[in-house]
Amino acid sequence: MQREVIKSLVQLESWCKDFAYMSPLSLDTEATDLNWYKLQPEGFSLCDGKRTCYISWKPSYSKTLSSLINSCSELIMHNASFDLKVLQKMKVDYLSIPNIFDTMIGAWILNENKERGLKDLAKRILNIPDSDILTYEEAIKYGSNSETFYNYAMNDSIWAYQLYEVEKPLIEKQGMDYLFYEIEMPFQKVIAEMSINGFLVDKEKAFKMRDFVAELLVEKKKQLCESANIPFTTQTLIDGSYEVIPTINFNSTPQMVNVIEELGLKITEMTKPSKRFPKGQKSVGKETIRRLSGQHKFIDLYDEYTSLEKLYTSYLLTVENFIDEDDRIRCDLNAAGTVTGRLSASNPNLENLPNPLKTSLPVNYRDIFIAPKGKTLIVCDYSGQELRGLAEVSQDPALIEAFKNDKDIHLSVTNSCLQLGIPDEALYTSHPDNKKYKTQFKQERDKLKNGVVFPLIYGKTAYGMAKDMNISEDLAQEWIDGFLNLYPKVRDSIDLCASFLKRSGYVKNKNGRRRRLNKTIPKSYRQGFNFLIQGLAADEMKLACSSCQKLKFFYPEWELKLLLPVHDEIVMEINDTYTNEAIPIIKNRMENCMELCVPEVVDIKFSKSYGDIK
DNA sequence: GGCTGCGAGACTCG
DNA sequence: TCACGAGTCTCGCAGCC
Repeated sequence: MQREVIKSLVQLESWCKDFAYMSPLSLDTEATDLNWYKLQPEGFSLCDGKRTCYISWKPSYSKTLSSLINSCSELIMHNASFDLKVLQKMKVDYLSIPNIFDTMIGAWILNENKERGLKDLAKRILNIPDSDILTYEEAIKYGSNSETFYNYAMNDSIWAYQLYEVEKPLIEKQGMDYLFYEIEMPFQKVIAEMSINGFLVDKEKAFKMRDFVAELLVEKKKQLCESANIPFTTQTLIDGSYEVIPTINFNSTPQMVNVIEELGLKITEMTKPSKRFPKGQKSVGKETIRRLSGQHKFIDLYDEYTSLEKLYTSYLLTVENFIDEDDRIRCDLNAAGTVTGRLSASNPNLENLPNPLKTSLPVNYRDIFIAPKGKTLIVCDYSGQELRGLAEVSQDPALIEAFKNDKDIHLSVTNSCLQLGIPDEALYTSHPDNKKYKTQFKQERDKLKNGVVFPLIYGKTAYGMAKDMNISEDLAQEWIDGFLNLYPKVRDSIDLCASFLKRSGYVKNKNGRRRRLNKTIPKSYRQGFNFLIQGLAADEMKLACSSCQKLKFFYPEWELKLLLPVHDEIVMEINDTYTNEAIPIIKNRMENCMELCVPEVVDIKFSKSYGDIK
């Protein structure tokens, strides 16, 4: 491979001139930081299969780089969502790059269970010896203008090119062209956009909330000590507030087991067996607390304490570290971090912000996420996405009919399992009596929805259901049968999935996404079936995001920004003036981005603050 | 004795 | 054996200097 280090525009132009028009080109960027707001481009390397070069970045190169990128047939990158945001800083219009090929995503969909870092793949797939593989940290030690660093950077683009040559035919052979080129590649631009945009935060509100909860926690600790006669000392802090220091640690499970048992309460719940505790150990988690609830004041206080402590330490205390100077939080969106095709988020994880509908916290943490002046937040949520996925996977006629005619499935299941005697026609939302029954049996409906329908999708057994719902195993089995008798094809599809897995060692969804599983482990069969639904939902979400991102071209006046995907929900920001115009258009795009045997329904809500959306 | 790494257990979300 | 997929925090033990 011919290597060159380019130090002038003339040199770069000459390299580009020798590039064969409409050939594949690999690119790897070097930058100072992972966070878009802080990163500064340092340089990039290119490889066309025969030659490679490294270019220290200068702003005057952006035009030449843009036209080179637009003249290649495919732009190969490893972790494209990162390179795209560096390109954006280099003033290259990353949204209009036509054909991208991400070798990290390629490796991921070809085997979701194996490592997919460039260095891992160089070793495993390209058989590059360990001694030739440097990390960024090792290479940068020699300085960004050293031969070692240049070679490090050029190696990366060479390896990406070589991985492309390996992966491209495999993707085709395994029937993953649609998944890769139509779902995954467009979505990498969405990830890039979201990590550029970030989510605006009301800093003052965040700090006020933090201090308020800190005070509540001090009080809670004091009450906990008093209710169980635990000695404590108090300490006055510089700002006049005070801290309660108990003689025991409320965050320690073994210590809490002691405290609870000394109160005369019995703990029967055990944790799962582990290396250190082959028989498991006594647990003070949700189950224990739920069972002991009401038996001692301490238990109820402790329940409130654990959730408040989580809110404080995981969210309120750390949020400050993640806010950039423009008051936006840019979390890491991991394009290949799951085995099912979903996205994952970290630093911070904005996908698991406490939901006011699910928790009974004294504050709504989501209130701190807001729209800037003149903009509105739009939150678009797939309604019943997983259940619709079940209809698609099972092709059950009754389930399909129910969705097509707006029949309340959860009420139907409740009606069947509990034999409520609601006439069939009243199960349709269009029927005048539907609302009446829904209100009358709300509790039962919720119970069956969360206790039977969703758990079944995850492969729950009668044993587990009985334990969780505090019912007999026979009754649990009766409810499971009640569901499966209503939708008999669901059972068939679970069996079909199992026999496919047994035969092939993997399962695959209709878009060609696969999950490879160990067919000798019983758990694999639950994971396999759940993957069909979760993986399909992930694909739909990706298609929806990409489709919405295209609206930016058609309606630039909307100033549409994609902020965050949360599994079945997309959060966007839009110019106030166009909110009402945009909603039906976005809804239509999301509902029709993937062909299914049942209609999708997307609920769209909007507000100035994320916390208002419930 | 202090530091670091890691498994376990708790919580958060869809 | 018994509910899928994620991330983060804290505790407490093991191993190292």
